[in-house]
Amino acid sequence: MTPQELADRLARILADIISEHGRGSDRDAGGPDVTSADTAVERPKNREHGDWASNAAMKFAKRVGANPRELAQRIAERIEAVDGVARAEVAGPGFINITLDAASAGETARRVVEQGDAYGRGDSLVGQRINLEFVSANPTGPLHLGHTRWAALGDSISRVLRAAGADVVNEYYINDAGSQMNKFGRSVLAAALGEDAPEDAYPGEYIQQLGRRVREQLPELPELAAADRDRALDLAQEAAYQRQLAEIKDSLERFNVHFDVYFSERTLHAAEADGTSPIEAAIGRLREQGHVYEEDGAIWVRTTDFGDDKDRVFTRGNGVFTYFAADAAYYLSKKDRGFGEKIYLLGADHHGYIGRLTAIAGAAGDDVEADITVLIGQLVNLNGARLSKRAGNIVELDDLLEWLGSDALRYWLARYPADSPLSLDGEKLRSRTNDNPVFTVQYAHARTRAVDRNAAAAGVDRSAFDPSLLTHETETELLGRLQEYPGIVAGAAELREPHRIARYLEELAGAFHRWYDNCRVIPQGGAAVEDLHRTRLWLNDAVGQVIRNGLDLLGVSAPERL
RNA sequence: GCCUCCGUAGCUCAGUGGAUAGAGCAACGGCCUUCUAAUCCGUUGGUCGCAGGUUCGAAUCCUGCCGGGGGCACCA
Repeated sequence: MTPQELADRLARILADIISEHGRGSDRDAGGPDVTSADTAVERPKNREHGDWASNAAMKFAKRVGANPRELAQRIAERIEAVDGVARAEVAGPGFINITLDAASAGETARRVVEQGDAYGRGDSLVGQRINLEFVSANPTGPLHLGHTRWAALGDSISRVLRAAGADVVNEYYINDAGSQMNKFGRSVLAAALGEDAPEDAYPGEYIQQLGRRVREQLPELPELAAADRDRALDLAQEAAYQRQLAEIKDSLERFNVHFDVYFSERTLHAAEADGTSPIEAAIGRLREQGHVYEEDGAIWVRTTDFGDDKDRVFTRGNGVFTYFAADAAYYLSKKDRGFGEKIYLLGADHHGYIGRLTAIAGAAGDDVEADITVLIGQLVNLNGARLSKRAGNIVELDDLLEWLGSDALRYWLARYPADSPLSLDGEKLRSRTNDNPVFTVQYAHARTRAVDRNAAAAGVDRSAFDPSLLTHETETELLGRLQEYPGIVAGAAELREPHRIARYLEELAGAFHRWYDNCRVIPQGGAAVEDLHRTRLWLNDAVGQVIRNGLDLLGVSAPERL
C-alpha cells in the first residue's frame, strides 16, 4: 500500500459518500469530482497520528454539508476495511489517521529493490515538451560563481522534470553577436600582439592566456595586423571565441551539467535562404499580428498590451537590432521548434526581463500562463562576501571545482529554493561530518553498501522476504520515508524545486542511521541467520537505491565507500 | 517613486491553508565488547519582523507598515 494508492482509495470512497449523501446533486451541478490530489495523504509529524493522515474530510465537509468529524468517521470506517490498512482513526477537528499493516508497508522494500533506478519516476508530466534555458553566460570569459548556481539548479530541474516524464531540452544561448564580442576580440588581439590593453578592455589574466593561445594558433597574426587590422581582429576574435566556448563546455561537463543545444545568437542575425534573417522574420510576424510600430525612427513592439510596463524597442537609432529583438526571435525559434513550455532561469539582476519576455510570448500568440515560465533566483554569496566584479572577488567555476569538488558544490547549490539567498561556506563543504549535508547523505549511501558487502560475507542474502517482520519503530519510519519518495519527485517536478529532493534525502539518511543503530542486518556474535535478517537486507538495499536515485537527480555521485 | 525577493531557534536554513512550527550546527549531558561511534540518544533553545483582515483553522493567502537584497537602458 503506497500513499498514492491510499489517496486513490480515499478519493473513491469520498466520491461514493458524496453521491450517496448529496444524491448526485453536486455532480449534476457540475461540482468538482474528487481526485486523488484532493485526498493526498501526508506523513504526520507525530508518530501517534499513524502512518498517513488525510485532511480530506475537513476540505469536503462544507461541500457535502456535513460535520467534518462525522464525514471523517464515515470515511474512516470504509478505509479501515481496505486490505493492508490496519487502523483508521478520526482525530482533532477531522483528521483521518491511517495505520498500515506491517506487511503492507514492508512490501515497499521489495518494490524499491525490484524497480531499481526506475523507482520514483512518474508520468505526471508525460507529453510535455519543455525547453529549459539556463546559464547562457557570454562566451567572453570563464564561468564564475554567479553562473554556477544556475548551472546546478537548471541541470537538476531538468533531471527532475524528466523523472516526471517530461521531454526536456537543456539549452544554452550564446551571446556571440554584438559589441561585447567585439570588445572581447579587441582585448585578446591586443594581448596576442603584446600591445597595451585597450581603454575598455576585459580585465583578467585569462585574456592574456587566450592571447598567447591565439598567437600560437595564428602565427601570422602580427604581419596580418600590420597590413589589415580589421581582418586580424576578425580572426583573433573568432579563434578566442571558439577557444573560450570550448572551455566553458568543458567546465560544465566537469560539473556534470549537460546541454542538449548550444544556440548561437549569430544565427538569428544571419540571412537565411530567403534573404531575411530570423530577427527580421520575427519582427515581420509580430508586425502582421499588429504588435509593431515605428516612432522616432525606431521600430517598437507594443509589449504594454501584454502587461509590460513600457513598450520595447527592436532597433536602435543607428538601425542595429537590440538585444531584445534577438530575444524575441529566439523565443519564436523555440516556439517553432515545437516546445510548449519555455522555461528561463535568470538571476535576480535580470528580473526586469520578466515583463518583456512574457509579453513576447503573448504577442506570439502563446498562453502567457502555460507557455512561458521565468524563474528568478537570488544571487550567491561566498562566505558572506557578496560577489562583485568591482570588488575583484569573482571565483571561477574551475577554482570552485578544484577546491570543493563537483558533488559538494552541486549538492549545496541545489539544496536551497532558487528564491532563497544562499551563501557558499567552503569550510562546511569540506567537512566530513553531519555538519555537511552532502556528506551525511553520501555517507548513508556508503553505509548501505558496507552493510551489503558485510552481509554477503556473513551469509545473509535476499533469499527470503517477510515484510510482516519489519515492525520496529525505526523500520516503520524508514519504510514511510521510502514510500514518500515518488511523491517527493512529483512535487519537485511540479514546482520546479529540486531542493525538495535534497531535503528529503537528508531525512531519509537520518531515518536510515537511526534504523542502523537499532536493527541489525547481520546477526550478532555468530548467531543464526534468520528471515528477519534477510528481510532487513532488502530494506537496507532499498534505502541505498533511493539515495542513489535521489542523488542522481541532483547530479551528485553515490560512492560505494568514503 | 514603482516592481520583485527575503525576514522562522544563538548561527545557516526547511516548512504545497492543517494537529504540539522542524533539521543541521552551536551549548550541555550520555552510548564503542560495533553490520565503520564520520553514526546514534537526551536536554536547552521561538512574540514565525509589526499591525490588521480572510476562515472551522494562517509561518503559509490579502492589505498596510518596518528592515534588508536586487531591479527599473534605443547596455550586453
